[in-house]
Amino acid sequence: MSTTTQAPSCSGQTATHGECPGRALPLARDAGGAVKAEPFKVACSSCNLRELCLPVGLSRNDLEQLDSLVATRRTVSRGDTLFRTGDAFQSLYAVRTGFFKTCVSAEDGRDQVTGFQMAGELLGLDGISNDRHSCDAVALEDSQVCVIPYSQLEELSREFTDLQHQFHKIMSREIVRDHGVMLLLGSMRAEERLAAFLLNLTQRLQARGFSASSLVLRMTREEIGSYLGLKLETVSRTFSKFQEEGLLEVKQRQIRIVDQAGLQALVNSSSC
Amino acid sequence: MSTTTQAPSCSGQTATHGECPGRALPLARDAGGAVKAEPFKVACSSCNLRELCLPVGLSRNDLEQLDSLVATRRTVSRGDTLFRTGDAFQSLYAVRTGFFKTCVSAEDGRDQVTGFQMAGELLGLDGISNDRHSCDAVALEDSQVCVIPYSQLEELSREFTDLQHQFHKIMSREIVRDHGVMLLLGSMRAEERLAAFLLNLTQRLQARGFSASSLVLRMTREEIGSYLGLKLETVSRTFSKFQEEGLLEVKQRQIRIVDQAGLQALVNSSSC
DNA sequence: CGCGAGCTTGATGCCGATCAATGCATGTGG
DNA sequence: CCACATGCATTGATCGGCATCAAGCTCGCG
Repeated sequence: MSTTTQAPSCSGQTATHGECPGRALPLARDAGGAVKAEPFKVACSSCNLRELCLPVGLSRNDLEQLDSLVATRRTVSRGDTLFRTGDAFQSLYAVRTGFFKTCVSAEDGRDQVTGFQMAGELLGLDGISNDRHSCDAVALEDSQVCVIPYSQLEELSREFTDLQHQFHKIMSREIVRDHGVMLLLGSMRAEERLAAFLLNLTQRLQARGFSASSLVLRMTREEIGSYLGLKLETVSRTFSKFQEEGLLEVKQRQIRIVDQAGLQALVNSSSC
Repeated sequence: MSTTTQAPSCSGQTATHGECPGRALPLARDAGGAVKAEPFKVACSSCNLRELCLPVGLSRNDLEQLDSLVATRRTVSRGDTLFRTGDAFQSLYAVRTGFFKTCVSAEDGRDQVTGFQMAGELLGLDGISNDRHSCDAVALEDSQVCVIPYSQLEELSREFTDLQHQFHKIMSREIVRDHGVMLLLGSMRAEERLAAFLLNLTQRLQARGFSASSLVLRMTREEIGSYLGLKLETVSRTFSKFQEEGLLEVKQRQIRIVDQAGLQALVNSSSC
């Protein structure tokens, strides 16, 4: 299960994100080829995600400092939480393999998915404000994260300006992303929301070496709906509609994008 | 016009935020009493907003360092922009007096208000991610901001861990706030949205020494609607409904909260 | 094989959008 | 000072998109 970026080769697995990753980022294989349990500590400096993750743009020297910071890993199986609302905040987490959702919940039990995170993306930034987490992070497939002790990150980023700057950029990017979601939730119609969602997802997958046109959703219709402010039936219907219109091929969670430009047009056209 | 926190006394102005500020934060009056043009540079260390703004929790010594950082002010008259999408990012801005909105816009011209900022709140965090601003910041009344050159802030926060920590908290708080807005946009109905909005607004005003129960809206129905994902007519109708139900008194932009608990109940009750 | 979680599809109804007219406050120029 | 314009708010009538309720369907799994 749950191979995302560490697939040793395209060994015929069925449940991966559509296709075989194989691009820009060479898959730094751990010495020895024993892959499943990740027996060796993989340093940031040799991690195949370094171009997508916290280390972006760091010098060789800075990178080695980071290695000492990111010492431990944590495995989270599908359905388990990495942290939940109210937990004491200690660390940030970088997704190494797998897929997560974050969600906040109101007093009355309603909850809202605030994001989906894949390899190279950071989890836990919400915790800094109060020293407690303010959302739940749930693994949607068996996953592994790198643990980044926050106090050490602060310390290290006082020494290395590039790291400091990169960290600030990541936080800022999250804010900008959130604003985009607000725009989506506040002023788009169902079709536009789903189209925007799919395009965003494939774009991020593509940056990780996956196909731009075919993907496997890791989340349910209900989770998509929660993220997009729609009910699961509406999500389902919209998928069907897109299929009828020749924009997608949908087979449960397997999606193939047939007409990317068509989707893009949906997002850009002011609702008529 | 446009006095918010610097009102020298409750001198009978009509258009202020409801009432006379007078609480915890003593209004550090500039020596000499000449108030309107803010002739003297007001240092962070003696600013009446220091408990709400960037300097929260800093030591006396750190504060004095900040003073050197925040050297300039900028006045923005009502309707003008402090920055707009695409502008090069140089500085953050702390609202000193006045009131702002931020909004993002899609290609097709739709736009979405992403927040309203009042005294002590920071503007411009979105710009860090790309070295360009990704939203517009518009003054809703004549305002004044403190300019915080970003590169100097980074520099200073390498030296002063409290400042670093506080800055990170502010960014994180913005992320948490955004998640709250997503929850609102994704799963609340019109009445709940407006109730939540009003409660949030009064809470922030109260923290600044204003009345908890009476306020003057600085934004139009349309801007409220954009923020809440509603049309202006719906906002207006909902105000009227609240008035009929005895929750509010509404007179154009003058709002008096009659039954705060009633509003709170609306927000918490799962939509029935 | 049969169970159950998740997905699809249909029928119906409601909340909020849209269209349209009126009201109210502020400001401007004659 | 009044007449009028302008921007914003209110209110009504109608419409449509999405939620809701309710069956079936699919597929993976014990």
